[in-house]
Amino acid sequence: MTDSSDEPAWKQRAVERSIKTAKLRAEQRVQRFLDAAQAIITEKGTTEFTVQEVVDRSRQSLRSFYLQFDGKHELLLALFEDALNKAAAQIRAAAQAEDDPVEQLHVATTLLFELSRPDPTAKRPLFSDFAPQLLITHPTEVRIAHAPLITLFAELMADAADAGRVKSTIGIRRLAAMTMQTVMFIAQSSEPESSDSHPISADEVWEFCSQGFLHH
Amino acid sequence: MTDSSDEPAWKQRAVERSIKTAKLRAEQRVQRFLDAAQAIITEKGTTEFTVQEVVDRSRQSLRSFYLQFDGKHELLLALFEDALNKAAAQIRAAAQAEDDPVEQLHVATTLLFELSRPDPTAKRPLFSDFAPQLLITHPTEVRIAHAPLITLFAELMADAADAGRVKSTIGIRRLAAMTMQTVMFIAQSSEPESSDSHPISADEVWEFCSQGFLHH
DNA sequence: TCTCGCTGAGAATCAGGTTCTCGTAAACAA
DNA sequence: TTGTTTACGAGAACCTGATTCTCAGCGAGA
Repeated sequence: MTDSSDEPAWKQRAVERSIKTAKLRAEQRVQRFLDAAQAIITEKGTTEFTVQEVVDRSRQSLRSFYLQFDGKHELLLALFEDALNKAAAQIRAAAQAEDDPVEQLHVATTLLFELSRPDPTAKRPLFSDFAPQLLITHPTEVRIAHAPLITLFAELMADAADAGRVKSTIGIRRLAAMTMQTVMFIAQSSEPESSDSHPISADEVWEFCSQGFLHH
Repeated sequence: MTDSSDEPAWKQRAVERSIKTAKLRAEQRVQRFLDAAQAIITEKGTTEFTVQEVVDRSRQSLRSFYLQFDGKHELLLALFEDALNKAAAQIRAAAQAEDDPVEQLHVATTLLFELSRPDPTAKRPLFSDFAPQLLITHPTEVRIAHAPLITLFAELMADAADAGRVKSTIGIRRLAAMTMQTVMFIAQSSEPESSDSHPISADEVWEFCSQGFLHH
């Protein structure tokens, strides 16, 4: 009853093949936009580039851009998601070098903090100021992008919980979410200066998240 | 040697008087802008108004606006600061109704959480989505705006510390800063939905901040 | 009354995102 | 190979919203 059953097989295959190559090219073009944008962000240390810059750099056209993306926000979202995925992978790898579950959490927290800082001398991809605007314009998508990191932390916490090292009054996943957000947001808003007071360190955040501030 | 000593006293006084009235009128005009903006924000439940709207509503002119403010960001900053001051006052009042220092912190944390949520049915001034953009464009000013709240929390924590209820491995003020940011940011990004999983509650945040997630 | 500084009204400018038109090149069918 | 379809680049055009500029009126003091 479907369309496909009404068509001869060869035609289906032909269409499929052509679609496949088309998809391939499309993906390549998308990737060129992503690479260009990433390069610009790394250079300028900010997500405040213009779409035009990305288009020029990738040697493509505005038209192409808007065929591939629904708008600038989708590009940012894609970069954001990608950056968070890479960060999650990196953090997971670093954590696995440890034996003690709590130490794994410690390492993960510290590393996430470092990765979230605003440009420690233009390090890695500098995964953006995690685009605060997206938080209000596309909260759902941002939550989705956060998922892999939250899952990672939830896994680590589950391990620690199995070892009896974690309170579980609150669900593991919520603890993970709060921890992750706390680390990222505090890192984000910690000033990079060196003269006077503030610069909160990774270890301070770790102590805060893991121990809280009350005696017991 | 100063200019003023070269001028006759009456002239100084005259100038001063005229300046005083001018300043007065200026302040009134500023206030009209602020009120108009606040009204619009409360109505629309977002900070995404246009300068033109504010101007129209306040029955003044664009020119006036840009004479009073360096730009839209200054208006937002002013509203933001104002909202945080009011919130701090409200929280302080609520906390003082409690005796136990820890309970004061609990109340303060919970209330701050509620006040920071994205529009629980268009409550009070709805002190904005705390303008995430300002965080990247004017981080210094945002820090300044945060000061009163941080100070409040630092005071409460100092009381609790005097009562021997707070760990002090980390400085009180930093603890206060981390707590405040954690509460505000988590409140901000907690979805208002009711169907499935997430909605983190004020008490969960309190438990997280006060107790951390590790056993002891 | 005359003049000056302040103001409102609103046009002009500018920036950036988004859309549209056109001409050409690549891809594929016959 | 050749005609046809589709995709794509170049860049103009359009829109929204912030910011600046011009001009005219008006109220207070000389």
